[in-house]
Amino acid sequence: MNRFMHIYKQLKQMYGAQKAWWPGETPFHIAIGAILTQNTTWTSAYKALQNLICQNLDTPQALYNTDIENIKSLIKPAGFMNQKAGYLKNLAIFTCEHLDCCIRNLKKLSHPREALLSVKGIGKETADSILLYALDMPYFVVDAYTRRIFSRLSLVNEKEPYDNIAQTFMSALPQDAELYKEYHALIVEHAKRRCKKKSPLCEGCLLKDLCLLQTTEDPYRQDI
DNA sequence: AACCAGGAGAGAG
DNA sequence: CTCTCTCATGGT
Repeated sequence: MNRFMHIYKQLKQMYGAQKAWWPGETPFHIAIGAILTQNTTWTSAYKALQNLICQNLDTPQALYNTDIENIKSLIKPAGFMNQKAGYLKNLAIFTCEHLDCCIRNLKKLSHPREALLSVKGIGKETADSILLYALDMPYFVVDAYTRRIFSRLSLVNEKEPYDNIAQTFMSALPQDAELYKEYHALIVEHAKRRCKKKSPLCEGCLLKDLCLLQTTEDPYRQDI
């Protein structure tokens, strides 16, 4: 078993299954959430998402037709309302005009990731989040936590490009969307339970990270 | 009371 | 391609 798979099992043992971790009842909710949560906490993004749902602005058509100022006022709790309102509009326009108003149709495209990245406001992490959590496609999501934790373990370089890190994970793991979902959720859970100090050399935190490498099974096994 | 959070785009060099 | 700046709100 390689290190990436081993760490996954350690995380799961420590924190348990995270199942249905990404909020949203429809694939489009999940896509909206992916934009709203950019550089903010989930609690803030969730309030904004709920506001949209309450006003029935949770479908591509509805967002397409509503005034952008209306969107701004509803998503205010998520921050960056001026740009995120535009991003949501772009997502709605793209979905209506290229996907027949259904985000699921992304699956039928030959290059779904490139298509998403062509939408202004959707970068790599957001695109992968949508592909993975809304469409169940095996794209690994790399966020700031992933970068920090795995660079502390010397398994990736802190300043490595996004796609390199994602590819490292995907090469080491089976191409399984459910596995990728759990893994990302567990990384976030692990990160949330660290101390507030930003120092990357905090002893307690480093120790916690190193727990991920240790084996709780047969201590003499050689294949990890 | 400063500082940053699960980011992304634009502009500069 | 790699920096740096900006965008806004809520929590410590």
